[in-house]
Amino acid sequence: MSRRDEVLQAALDLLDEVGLDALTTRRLAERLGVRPGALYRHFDSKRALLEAMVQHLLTSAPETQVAGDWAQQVRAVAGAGRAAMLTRRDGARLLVSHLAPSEAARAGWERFVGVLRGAGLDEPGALLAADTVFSYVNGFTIEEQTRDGFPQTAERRAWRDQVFQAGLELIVAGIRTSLS
Amino acid sequence: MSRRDEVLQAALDLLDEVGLDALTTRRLAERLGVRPGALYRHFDSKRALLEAMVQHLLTSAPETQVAGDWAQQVRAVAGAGRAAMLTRRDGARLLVSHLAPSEAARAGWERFVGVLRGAGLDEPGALLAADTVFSYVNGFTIEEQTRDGFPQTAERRAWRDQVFQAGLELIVAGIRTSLS
DNA sequence: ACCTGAACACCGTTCAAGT
DNA sequence: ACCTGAACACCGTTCAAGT
Repeated sequence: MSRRDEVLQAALDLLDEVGLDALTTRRLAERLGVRPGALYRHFDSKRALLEAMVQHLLTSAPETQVAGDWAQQVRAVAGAGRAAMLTRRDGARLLVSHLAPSEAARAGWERFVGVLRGAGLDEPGALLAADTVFSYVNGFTIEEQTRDGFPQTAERRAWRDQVFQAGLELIVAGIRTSLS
Repeated sequence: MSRRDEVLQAALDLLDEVGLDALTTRRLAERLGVRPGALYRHFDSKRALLEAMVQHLLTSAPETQVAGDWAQQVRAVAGAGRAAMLTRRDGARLLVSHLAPSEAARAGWERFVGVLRGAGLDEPGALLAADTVFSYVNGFTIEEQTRDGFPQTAERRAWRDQVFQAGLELIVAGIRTSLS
């Protein structure tokens, strides 16, 4: 494990402990037993650190299932996105504000749009459906993490998962009607 | 106009100029020709200022139309929410992070849920539909304001309005299917 | 009522110098 | 390769004192 990865790991741990607003370079340095300036050998800026944290969040997520019909794949992609955000405190906010355009992100998006095209939607329709699901997942999870504490209780999490899935079914049903 | 309102107005102007992340009490003080400490006569904290800004955003929005069937009212409420956020730079982020629970907000929510109940949804169904629309509107607009500049061009805004409405129709269609 | 002056405990970042 | 020491230009907030 490179020193860079150790810094990254400490930053992720610190995020869970204090939240995004209190995640400062100076606190991170203190946790590493090092002066603040030393961090800049490993990351060009705090922004670069945050982008690496987002990358870690997305990369360490389990592979999305590619099985099932389009509706099942929509559920899988949406659920995986939500799960990734929920692995860390303020994960949703972190993601929307510091997601750097990347090849992996673009490829995942293309694949998702492709699934919807395969279901019978035309290109604009598939883009719209993907965009709507994306907005819903982000909006739902940001709201949730802003109001709830961290970590959520298991009961709270289970309940929110149910609400999330039910809301997603509304959108899936809407997409289905636009297929005919 | 009280001095408090003048400070609030200056803060709203500054938000449009520099964005939420660069909105500091010190910059605000400088714009008012005053020392930073002077602000604390009018607002207890920066957080209180931000909450007052949110309140202003919501209050100064035009009254939502209460005419039409439930689908038209959903469109009106969602459109008004989006419009309110778009009146200021980073309005969506400001709203989700600094919306203090208020009587007015609760009443608006109740009214919205009431409309959906009137359409024939049961209580859990109406709550779910309202929650889904809310998540979508917030998610869509946060994403938009994070990526686009400020102000948007008129063309960009018109295009995003179209996409927004089309995505909302997906959700409306989904709600409709759950009515039977 | 409103503001100044001055301070306090913080930020992110740079850079020469050390090991 | 990694870190220190020291600095720079910032933050939010408090409070006695002035008008």
